[in-house]
Amino acid sequence: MFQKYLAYRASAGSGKTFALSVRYISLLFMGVSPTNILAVTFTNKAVNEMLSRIATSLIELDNPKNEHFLNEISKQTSMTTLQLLDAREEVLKKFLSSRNFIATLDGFFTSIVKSSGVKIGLSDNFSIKTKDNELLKEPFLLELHRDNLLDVLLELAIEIEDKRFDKLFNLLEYLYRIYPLLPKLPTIEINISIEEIESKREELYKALQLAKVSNMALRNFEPMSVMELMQREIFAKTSLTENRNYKKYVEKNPQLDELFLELKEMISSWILLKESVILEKLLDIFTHFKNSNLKKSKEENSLGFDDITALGYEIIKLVSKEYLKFKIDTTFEHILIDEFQDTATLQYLLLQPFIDEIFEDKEDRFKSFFYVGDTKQSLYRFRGGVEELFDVMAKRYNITISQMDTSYRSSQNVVAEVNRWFKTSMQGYQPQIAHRKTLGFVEVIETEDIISSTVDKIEWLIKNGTVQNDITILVVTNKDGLALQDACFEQHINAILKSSSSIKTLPKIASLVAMVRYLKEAQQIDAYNFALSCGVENFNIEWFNPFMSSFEVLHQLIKEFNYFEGDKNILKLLEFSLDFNDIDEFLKEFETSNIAIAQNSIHGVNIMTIHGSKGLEFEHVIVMDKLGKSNADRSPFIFEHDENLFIKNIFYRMKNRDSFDRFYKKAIEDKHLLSQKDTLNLLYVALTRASDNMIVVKKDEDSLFDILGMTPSICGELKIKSSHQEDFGNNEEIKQFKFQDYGRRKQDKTLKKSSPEISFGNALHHALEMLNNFDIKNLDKVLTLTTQIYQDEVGLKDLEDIKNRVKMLCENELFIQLLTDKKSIKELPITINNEAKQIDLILESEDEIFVIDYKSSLKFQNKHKEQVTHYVKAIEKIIQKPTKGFLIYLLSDRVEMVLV
DNA sequence: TAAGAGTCTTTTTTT
DNA sequence: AAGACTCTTA
Repeated sequence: MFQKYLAYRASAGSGKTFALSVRYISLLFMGVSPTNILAVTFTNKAVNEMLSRIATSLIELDNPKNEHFLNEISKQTSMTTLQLLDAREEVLKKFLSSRNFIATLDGFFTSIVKSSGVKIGLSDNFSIKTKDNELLKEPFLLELHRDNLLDVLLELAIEIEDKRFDKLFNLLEYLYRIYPLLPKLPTIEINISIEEIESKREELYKALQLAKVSNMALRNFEPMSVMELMQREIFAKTSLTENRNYKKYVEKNPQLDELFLELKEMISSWILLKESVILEKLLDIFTHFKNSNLKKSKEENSLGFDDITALGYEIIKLVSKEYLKFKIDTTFEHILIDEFQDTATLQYLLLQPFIDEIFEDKEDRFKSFFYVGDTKQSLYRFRGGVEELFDVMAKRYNITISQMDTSYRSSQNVVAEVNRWFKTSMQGYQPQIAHRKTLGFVEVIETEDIISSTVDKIEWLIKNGTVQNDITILVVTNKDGLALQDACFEQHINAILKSSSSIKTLPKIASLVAMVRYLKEAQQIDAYNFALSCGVENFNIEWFNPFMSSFEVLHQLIKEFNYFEGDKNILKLLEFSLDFNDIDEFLKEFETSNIAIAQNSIHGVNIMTIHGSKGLEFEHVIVMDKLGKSNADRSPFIFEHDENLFIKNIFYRMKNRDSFDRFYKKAIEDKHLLSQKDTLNLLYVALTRASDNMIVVKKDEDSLFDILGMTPSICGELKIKSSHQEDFGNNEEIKQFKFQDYGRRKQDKTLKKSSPEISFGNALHHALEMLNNFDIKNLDKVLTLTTQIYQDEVGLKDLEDIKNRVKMLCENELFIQLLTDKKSIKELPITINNEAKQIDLILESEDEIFVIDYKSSLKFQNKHKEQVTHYVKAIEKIIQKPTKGFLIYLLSDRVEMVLV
């Protein structure tokens, strides 16, 4: 029995992804085409997981370990397991050959922007990049200048009493993220001048002087700007008598308090006036900000994440639903949303028309809607995620939310401890029920030095027989992870840091690039000083000249600094520098680059941030307290939302404004409560990752875990499953399929100017990939496309050569024979031994499979054979059909096919 | 001398 | 913004 409208509020490890996959596959079995199902989630990781889960589950549906899965689908579809197994082949085929809409929210919105056909001035192969704000400033100023609006900017700068353009720019950026949600600004009628405040202040000052108050008491009301004046702590008081420095004088002379309260009232008005002026002026120039943003995007043919959402929203408002449906060439009759608690209001609004369509249900077609999430695991408020949407959605569409509170992940003790900690500290916490019989082990230790205690605990786990790769240490920040990794290395423990930060954050890299900049900008003294501060003494820079390539300069610097050249991150920097000859270009591109930190090995304990661990589980988990302080929230606006989560009220943040404005104070307090909720959510995610054993390393003071009332404890006994053998990564590990995002393949933006042979090979592969059914009628069209992409790298003569080789293949009798009666899959991405590979062509018939790899030269034949053998083994294991491998050599004069 | 008042310092998460 | 630290006053 299939429930059409369903929502799950699912606790950690309760089988959210399972439920989602079951639902998706059930729909497939019920005859729904993948094209009509929209399945969105939050991270790329989750998308890949879903895709691979669906594919492998379908492939291995008859495997006894999928029995539960099969039964569940049987329940949903009201089909018997036999019927399901019979239909399996057909369903899998349809799934693999259709366009699917399993995507991240951002990915889905990107495709809307791309396919909407609304002319935004970008070609549709635009890239998505984190924007460099520095580069946005100039176009914005030019835009303002063109319309003679620079004086508004000046007025604003005066109004916010900060002459830095950055501050102002930041306000606009902030508005950009939420502007569609803004209310119409109320007009206020307040009349107050600085002079009035000034004279009232003077009056109070003189009166206090006469009353002979202390110097410190007098100093609060000395001549100063209103902005400075409002920041005096004294205004937090509702009467001067609440401050002992004034108390006895005010009691003698109550007029002092009257003056104080009048002054406070005047400042309150002044704040409201200032706020309204600032917001009004900001909105005056906001359109120009938006336009300059778009202009810059056009120039670079790339959009930022904020641009995607903003443009998506405008497009959806602009075009009709019918038109959009026509453009994306499908109707979504079924929608599944994962991790809904992290959805931002704007994203929700973008989805709304699609969801509305399902509930309209005019033709009484089979339509369904499903969403899951866990408000306890909402971590992305800082990025606009609003967990409250979970209930808003249920209310709007009248969906009953079901709870899923059984943990299929964690051992008894882990579940029990988590329940104990959160029952009292999290509002409305539903205790989880442990499904597994394993007892498990939970320990909380308190320590002054969390790093060395964590390392001790890692050593202890290893000594007790734990496989290193099964240990994961969760940290709060990427920086904490780096520090822990260093400490592990010192104790000769191999640690794999899964960092989301760029190599920019590494001191060695940062120092190298800083030095390049000093040298290029001819700041020799700074260069010398900087080298000294890096601990480099005999430093020689006479070799430098500004016409050297960035690679040469870096290479020389690495020698001078005595940095190890085998450092993978330094290699990455060198590799990056190869793309630019000009030093300035290198420096500029490095600013906006986002080069991931290299993973030093595949063997060792894992370190990752709590955010990065979301949705994952690990056998043994150590949760490490945060090293430094938590960051304060510094957003320039505070919002109040209405019940539909539109913005009801907007406050401009001013230091100490809460002393004057109780509405503002309330808003700040609410915000504070929310951020406490966020901390709890973060801890909940961290403490629910372990399947078996968990150790919490807690600071003895100012700990993140304090809000849980956590104290040192031991629960259960550490038992390591003996069946595990230490594996050194030699074992061939085959991961499941990884499918591509739907739609156009992402262009590799780091496309390098590679050697002519490689370019030739790439162009040849590209032509073969594009060629539908190996039909040479289309060859010319395909080649035109190939020419466009590879025009800089492959000459005309080569293209003629490629055409010839492809033609020979298509006419090759053996090849034609091979193709007949087989289903083909091109360019299938697959992960073997943690490396991403692509299989050129897979041919599948009833009872066997051929894996085919194209080569353009007979060089390295042995290596080719070895590679294809790996592919064959992998595919055989996944699809469980006899598999053979072919190497097809597309030579200039003939085609050679080699059976591996 | 205790405590209030003021100043200084430090401070993430990622599509 | 919050905590550590320092100065000032009743």
